[in-house]
Formats: sequence, structure tokens, C-alpha cells
Amino acid sequence: MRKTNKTHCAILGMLSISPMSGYEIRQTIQESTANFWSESDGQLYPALAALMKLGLIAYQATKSNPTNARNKKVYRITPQGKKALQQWLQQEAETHITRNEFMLKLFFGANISPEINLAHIQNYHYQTKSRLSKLTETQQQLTKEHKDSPHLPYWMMSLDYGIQLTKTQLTWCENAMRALSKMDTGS
Amino acid sequence: MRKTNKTHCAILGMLSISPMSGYEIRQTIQESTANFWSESDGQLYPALAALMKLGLIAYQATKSNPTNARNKKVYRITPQGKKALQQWLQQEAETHITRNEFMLKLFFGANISPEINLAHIQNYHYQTKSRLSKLTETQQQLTKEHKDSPHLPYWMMSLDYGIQLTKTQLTWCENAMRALSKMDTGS
DNA sequence: TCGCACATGTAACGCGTTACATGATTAC
DNA sequence: GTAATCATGTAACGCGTTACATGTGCGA
Repeated sequence: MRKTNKTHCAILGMLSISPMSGYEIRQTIQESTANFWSESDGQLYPALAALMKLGLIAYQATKSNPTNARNKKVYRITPQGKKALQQWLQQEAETHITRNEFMLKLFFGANISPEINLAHIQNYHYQTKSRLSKLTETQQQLTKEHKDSPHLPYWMMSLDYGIQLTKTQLTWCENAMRALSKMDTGS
Repeated sequence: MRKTNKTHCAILGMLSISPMSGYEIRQTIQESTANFWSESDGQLYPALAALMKLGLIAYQATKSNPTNARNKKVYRITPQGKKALQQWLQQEAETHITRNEFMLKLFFGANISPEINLAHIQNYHYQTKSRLSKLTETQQQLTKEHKDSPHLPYWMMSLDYGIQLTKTQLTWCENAMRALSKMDTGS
């Protein structure tokens, strides 16, 4: 891991929770970290192969295992893998500016009519509301299902981050919509 | 523009505000949209060349111009470019999950000590505070310098978005730090 | 004259998605 | 038997950053 590959780190992290197949890793990422992390197939499977080569993960090729009838490979993290994960976790995260196409369009909004900008914000508001309800749902589920897990406090913190930010976005939308509808009738 | 290149759109948007050189476009992006958009040299200059070929932008190659003594090319948007920009602005923005390494690390925080996680959040809090002060500064500047610009209301909206989110992040940090220091002494 | 800001551009590399390709198992 | 889901993987392409390469003009 010369220049730490973040897909590698995400996989190691997921396997630190429990052994999983590639397919299950993808699902878990989609369900639990959807709000701040995603991985695609084209990244995931090559990364698993690379981590195998590095000896950071391993899997049981148990053909006879009845729960493993398909071509499924259940990966687990190795001691070296755990060490590499911890090393990465101890380093400060790099912050990089994330592109937000919605905001960029709004920034150039003066080039089109206020009505269209308003419609865009309404749509964004709608999507944000549905994201919020998914997040609160996940929050309730996790609290029930992982009561005694050492991971729970950290999962709650990251979920809360998403929830607080999403709520702020909703409030912003409401203010922006009000401002734009005034412009609309005003001119 | 088969599959709309967003760097192209950002450049067209910037040139819709005023004619600029590549260097000035980069600076303007860094100053004004830093919170939600960035471009690097490796994207910008090839994109300018491509937009020229498409006839969406143009520049005056005035060697005799005294304000243009260097190898500077001042680009302006063409009528076709303006049309392309408006077409893009009218389309709904694609929302895609943005990767947040800081959150990913926190999610896996149980693998390392609460102390280190706490230190990470303290650092994040510090960085966020400085980001907030830059944003409010920009807000005041823009209000003064572009009082009568039709762009101002949109610029204010996008700035306010950044400010509100950043404030929420600060509050979240404070709560998370409190929660973590309790864990610290508790175990 | 020396260093910084201005100014443009290219090459190499890694990131990330989408579409493609394949096939097994399960539920209807 | 047939559709959905489980399951793994590859290829092509475009996105994006970093480092490199080059040169000008201005102020101390």
C-alpha cells in the first residue's frame, strides 16, 4: 500500500466487522455507509484480488460447505490486514473539495429563469426528504440490532452527522424556495 | 457535448459572468466556488482547447494589446456557448454520493482507541472553523462588490448553503467530542 | 538579479462508473 | 420454466490530480 488505496481501506474496515463475500461487502456499504461512501463492482472485485495478493485478507475455499454452495468466497481480514487498517485509521483524513453539481448550477442560475431554478430546488428538497427518512430508519434499526456492539457508538455518530446535515439542507431549501418565489413575482 | 463534461459546463458558466483567461478562471473557481467545486490545470486547459474546437468559446489573439503583453488568452463565451450553458442549466443535476474519508474512518473507529478518534474530530473541528470564517468573509465581500449584479442572489444562496452546512458540522463536532470524551474516561 | 506571481500546457497515473459477460440458486 | 436475486469478474472509458516543462513580467 504505497499510496493508500481507499477502496482497500473500506474493504478492510468492512471485514473488521465480520467476514463477508464481495457481494455482501457491496450490500453492506450500500446500506450502512451510503451517505458518505460508495463502491462499484469495477473497483471492488479487483481490490479484493489485490488485497489477497498482499496477504491482508484471506478466504476459505470450502466447496463442501453447505452454506457456500455457490461460487461464493467468504473473505476475512488477516492479522496483517488488521494492522494495515489500524495504521490507516490513525492517520489524519485528507479533506478534498467534493463536487456538487446542484450547487454549481445554482451558482450560474442568473443565466436561466427563476422558475426553473425554483423547480430544481423543489426537486432537491424532495430527494433530501426521502434521504432523511432512510437515515432515521437506519438509525432505529441499528440501535435495536447491535445493542452491544463496540461499533455502535461510532455508527451512531456517523449516522447523526448525515441526519444533521440533511436537516440543514432541508431548511436551506425552504429558505431558498421562499427567496426565489419572491424574485419570481417581483420582476 | 455528447456526455456533458462538467468541466466544460463550469468554464462556460464562468465565462457567462465575464471574459477571462484560463488562469483567471482557475482563480475565480478557487475563490468563489471553492466550497462545492474545483478544477485542476490538467482538466482546465485541455477543456478550453476542446471548447474552442466546438465553437462554444473564442478568444482575441491581440498581440498588440498592451494589457495582454504575456501569452495570455482572454476567452469569451459565444452565442452557441451561451445556448449550451442554458441547456445544461435547465437539466436536473445528477446527485451522486460523495466520498468522505473522515466519516469512513469514524465509521470504523472501534478498531482504534477513542483518544485517536477524538483527536481526529478536534482537528476536523479546527479546519471547519477556518472554512466558516473564509465563507462569511466571502459573503461580505460579494455583497459589497456586486451590489447590482443579477448573479448576486444566486451567489448568496450557494454561499449560504455552505455556511449553514459548515455551522451544522461544527455543532456535530462538539457533540461528538463530548460523547467520545465520556467513552474515554468511562472504560 | 532573484524570487514570486502570472500564464499555458502535457504526460502519467490512479480513481470510479458503466456495460458487458457468465453462471448458480431460489421462489413462483 | 422463467424471472429475480445471488455471485463474480473484466474491459472500456472518462474523470481528476500531480508532477513536469516552459517561459514572462514585476517588484524588492
